Amino acid sequence: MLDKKYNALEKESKWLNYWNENKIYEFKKDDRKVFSIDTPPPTVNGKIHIGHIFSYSQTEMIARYKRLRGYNIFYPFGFDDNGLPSERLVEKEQGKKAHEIGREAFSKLCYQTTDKYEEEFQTLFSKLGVSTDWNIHYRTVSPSTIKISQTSFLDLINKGHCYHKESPALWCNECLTSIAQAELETKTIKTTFNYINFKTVETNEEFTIATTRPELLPAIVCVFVNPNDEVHNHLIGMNAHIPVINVDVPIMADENVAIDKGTGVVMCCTFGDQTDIFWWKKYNLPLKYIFTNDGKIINDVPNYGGMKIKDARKKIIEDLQAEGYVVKIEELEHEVQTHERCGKEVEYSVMKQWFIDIMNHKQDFIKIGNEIKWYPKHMHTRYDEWVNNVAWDWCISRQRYFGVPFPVWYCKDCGEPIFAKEEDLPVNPLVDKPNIDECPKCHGKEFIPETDVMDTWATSSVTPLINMRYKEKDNYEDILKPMSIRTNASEIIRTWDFYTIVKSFYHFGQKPWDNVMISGFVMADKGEKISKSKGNSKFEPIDLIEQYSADVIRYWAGSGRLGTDIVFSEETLLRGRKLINKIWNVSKFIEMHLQDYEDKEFNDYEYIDKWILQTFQEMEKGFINYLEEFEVGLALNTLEKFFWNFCDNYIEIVKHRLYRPIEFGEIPRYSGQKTVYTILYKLLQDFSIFFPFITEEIYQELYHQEKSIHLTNIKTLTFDFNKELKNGNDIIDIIKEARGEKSNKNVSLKTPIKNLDLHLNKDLKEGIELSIKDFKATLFIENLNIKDIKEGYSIDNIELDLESID
RNA sequence: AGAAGAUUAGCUUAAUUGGUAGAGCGUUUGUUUUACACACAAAAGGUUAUAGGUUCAAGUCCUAUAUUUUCUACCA
Repeated sequence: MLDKKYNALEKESKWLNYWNENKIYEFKKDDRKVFSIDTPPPTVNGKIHIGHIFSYSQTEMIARYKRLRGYNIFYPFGFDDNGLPSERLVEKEQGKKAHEIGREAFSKLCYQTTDKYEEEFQTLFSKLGVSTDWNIHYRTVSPSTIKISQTSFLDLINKGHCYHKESPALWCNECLTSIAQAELETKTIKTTFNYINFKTVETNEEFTIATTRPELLPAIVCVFVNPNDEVHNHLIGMNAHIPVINVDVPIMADENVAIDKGTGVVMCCTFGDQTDIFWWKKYNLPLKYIFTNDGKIINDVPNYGGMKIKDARKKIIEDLQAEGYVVKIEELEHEVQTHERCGKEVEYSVMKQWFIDIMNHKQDFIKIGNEIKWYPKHMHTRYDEWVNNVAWDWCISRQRYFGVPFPVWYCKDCGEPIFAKEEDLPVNPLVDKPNIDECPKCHGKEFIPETDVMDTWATSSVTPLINMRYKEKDNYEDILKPMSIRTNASEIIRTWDFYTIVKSFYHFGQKPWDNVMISGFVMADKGEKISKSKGNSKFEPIDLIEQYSADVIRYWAGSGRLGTDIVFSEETLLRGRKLINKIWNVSKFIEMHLQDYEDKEFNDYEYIDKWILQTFQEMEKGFINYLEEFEVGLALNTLEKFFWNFCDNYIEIVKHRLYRPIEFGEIPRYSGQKTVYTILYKLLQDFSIFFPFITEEIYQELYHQEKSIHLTNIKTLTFDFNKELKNGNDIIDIIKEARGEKSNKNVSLKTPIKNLDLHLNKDLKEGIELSIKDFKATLFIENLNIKDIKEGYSIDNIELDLESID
């Protein structure tokens, strides 16, 4: 028998153990169709917040739904533990920079730290009821992952999509590494717009340039003016004298100069921003790079060499002011590109870096995007927009320690890159030696290892390859090409989704998945997205699970429309708690009345039973339609609505028949038993997608045909009662109205109705006559008079037996 | 500055694609009815952000505007 009260904490840990011991979620190849899920490996940088709970739960519900629909579920969980995020976590915890700790010791600390957090993560996700098979989980630092990343790299090298080149790259002088465009985050900062006077060398004519970055004055290589700018175009062809720096540079024409921006005259440096780089390439301008990689002015620059960028900015403004070159200084708020991992403004640097070709295949990436179904649809637009806007090839090398090493050495003599052989992977060039005796180009015999590591996205973009154990023995390439679905939040469409598509296109020439499902964000109280870096989440997932239970947290996570941001609210949790409590209580009620029940063929259903069976059947159709579109929230909503109708209306009617077989007859009672037995079973199945714990507890107590409710199959009902049931809902409405009458008179709902006069149309009259016993019992009617009416119904007279109250 | 989404009761939201705007919380009132007071029944609360338009019919489609979120661009 079910307990009087449901103890969620105790039951949830009981079923967790049971599922583990009985390998309920184990993946094994068999003859069923596979539904495979490429779920994001969370970055191991500290904390899981409720935003994660939200989006991972929605994915998890899809897994459960598909499992109940007979699919063999391939649902591995991963952890993204390599790369910069982990390094920053360790640096933060140690209070020291990586280079201060040293490469080897630092990597060791990274492993220790990520191990610790991954255990916490795994516990948390398990407690949430995530139905993953932990035996197929992966880590992005594991040797097998490193091997696949390196294999992927070599494959791209062989196919000519990856190259090593000295080229300007985005540089973070906080993290001391190059980064990719996708890792940029725009931030608004306050700065000053400085109007500085220049003079032409030829005519000594003054003109003004406005800049936010006067420290770049020593890096100016030329000045640009728009040829259509009538105020300034006469300067073209002359030379400009840079104040304070005392260097002359040419004044050139380019139509990219916006006449109305600043003063309409632009100084061009290598490298101040992307336009500068564009001009540098277009006009083959000289390279004048004045920053060191750790954010200082190089020593060669007179007066400012060795200063930090921001100090140099101050100093140079002071010097300009002292000599009277500053016309005015305006306060300015503008958007700058920062590195998303540390929030510091990015610079540009020129070093040899590894790049993956993006720019030559944009159209292919758009095409693949079109072949994938995006849920919700408008997320496809975001993808397209990103691909169309990408301006750089993907720089995948990072001047860091804790990542996948490049399987590359360089010939000491000629610099030729030597690649590892595929069969030797994984390799660490710092430890391993290349598998050749001499450089094929110059016959040099000494090799220098590549010290850079790969961008973390270079690894996470191969999660489909990791999942399919690309090129390994016993791999899953046959069933996972493509995978069924990728799920993630919208912020990583430009990174994870995009890069995965890039890699899948280069490796296989095809889409990595059939579907992409994008969840919304969880917002903190008003309007602000919850994020790890902002630390604006008040609630700890683990506390919430302990306080409310995993099922209740999942109720919250499963509400809301796909792709739509939601605000975290404890009210929703309370609503979920009530729903779960109700499921428990109605199950207890049904269990009570099924003590003598035996399931057998039966067709002689009572009218009201037919009504609820038919209503359920139609609800479930809509429910399934929503889930096929991955709209878990709308599906849950549909189900919940039916469920309350079932409890408050149907159960209230049928309970009289269940309690009093002598009065109502054994067959009508059996009809009720069979109905509640059938519907509760199906309700439990449908609810198990959202509430895996409580539904398992009830299922095991009442049904237990299979090892677990999560191994059953949803079979839709195929009743056809619609012809007989013309007015089922109207009968409910009449009951509600009559109850309302009692409520308005402030009497108990059990108060007998002495006389009830009803006007009913033909169909409704037929319906009530077919359910006359149920109808009268539900409302405690003593005398019922039915009169005909053409359309609809009306309650003409309701006479309560008020004396019987006391 | 561009793109996409959102705006429905005090709060959180639904409306299966153009057909009577429904819930929950909160408020108020009543009922302790053999599953459940974490319940049941009921009441109040809406010009669906604003202004136009299309249509027999608009929360839903179109055009503006406002507010808001996300993404992208803008560093001269």
